[in-house]
Amino acid sequence: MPQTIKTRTVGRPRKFDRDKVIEQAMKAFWMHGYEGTSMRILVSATGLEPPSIYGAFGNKKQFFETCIESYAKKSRPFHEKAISQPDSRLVAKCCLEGVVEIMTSEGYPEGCLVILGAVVSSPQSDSVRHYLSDKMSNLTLRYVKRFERSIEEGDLPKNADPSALANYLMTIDRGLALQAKAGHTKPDLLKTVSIALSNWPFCDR
Amino acid sequence: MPQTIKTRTVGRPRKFDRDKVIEQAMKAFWMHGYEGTSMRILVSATGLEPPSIYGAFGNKKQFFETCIESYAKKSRPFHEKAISQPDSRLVAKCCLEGVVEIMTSEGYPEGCLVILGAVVSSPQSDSVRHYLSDKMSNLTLRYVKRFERSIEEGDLPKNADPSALANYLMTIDRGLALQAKAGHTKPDLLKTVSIALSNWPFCDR
DNA sequence: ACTATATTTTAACATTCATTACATATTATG
DNA sequence: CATAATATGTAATGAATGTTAAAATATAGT
Repeated sequence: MPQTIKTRTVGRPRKFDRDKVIEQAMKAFWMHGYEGTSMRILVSATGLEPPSIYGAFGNKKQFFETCIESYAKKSRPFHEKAISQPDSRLVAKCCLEGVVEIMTSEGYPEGCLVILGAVVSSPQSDSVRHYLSDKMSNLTLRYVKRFERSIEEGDLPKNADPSALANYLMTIDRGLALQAKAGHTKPDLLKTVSIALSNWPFCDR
Repeated sequence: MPQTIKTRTVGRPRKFDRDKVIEQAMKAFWMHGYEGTSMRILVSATGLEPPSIYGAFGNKKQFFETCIESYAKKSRPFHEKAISQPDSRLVAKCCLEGVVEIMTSEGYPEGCLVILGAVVSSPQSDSVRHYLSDKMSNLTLRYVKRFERSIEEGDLPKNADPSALANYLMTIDRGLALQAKAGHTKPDLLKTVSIALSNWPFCDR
């Protein structure tokens, strides 16, 4: 049976706005990564006490995954828009400019929650790293398929390598996340994007 | 007075090989990052007890920095070689292929210790993150200067942007580190490098 | 008003963290 | 051989980690 949204009709009502709390926690994880974000940080970021967090979101790992989902909802439209572009060059351009937009958006931490969260970890949180790696793999696959379509439609040459192009895109994506985290500004990142896209798809000439 | 190498002539002699221990600890930090590497891990990686580590290397942070220096010594020749190439295209090619070599070298963890170590951190180890960020800034600057020379020498057009080119290079570098960490193979990474370098320096045509 | 249910608050839990006291062991030198 | 100096092994330190027990509190339905 699929998880139905439980309508609490009895018991003491929640004091806090669930979505607002998720937003606040997401920013904390975004800033410090999974392991770098202690419960203490989550408590001060949300204003909740630990039992409220555990009651509403399960443990730290589940809370993190909830935040990732919220983040995905935020970033999905950018990738949807990119993938729906009419040709591969615009797909790539729209993708990279979109991620720069997210990585430098006002009121949010720099970089990308999914990319940065997956980087470093003690052995006991390998599962979180893999969870995030899978997210990236899925995203990559979507671009692979999109570029395969481009070959069919003829806007990419027959000898183009969709997987290599998608990996290239993801490498830039990941690199931009680290550059943003290191303090590079939006104009800097866009300059890099522009360089990265020159001569796309690198097949002919 | 510069730190002279102290020749212990008295007291109980060390049981362990200092360089070998640094190498083992470096790998541990390389795998798990600074915070992800607990003293417990360092103890089991080196075979030493905590007091021996503290006696020989100071605290965890100082030990980490010692390992970074050792890593830099390992990676420096690659960048030296790259920067001494005769033209900017070969500089870029040699740089990226060099970092791929390090990031996928047999017997070592995937990715780059400096890049990956700097990503995520709880607030109390921000100093380590900045320490590593500075390392990257210095490296970037060396490539900026190299490309400025290229303009003088005429192998880059007058309108080329050395800083943008160096940032582009570092973005790829950082992206490759994450791709390697995520399990991408050396051939994959080299394919990305090849794409990234097509049409260098992106100025004319 | 009473019961059942759920949330909040306070405080504790066991575990792990980086770091160090202390006693013992091993060497060079007087 | 005695002493000074350094390293090692054992075990402990206080602080921080994620998590939860227990009691108090607030609502809905009877």
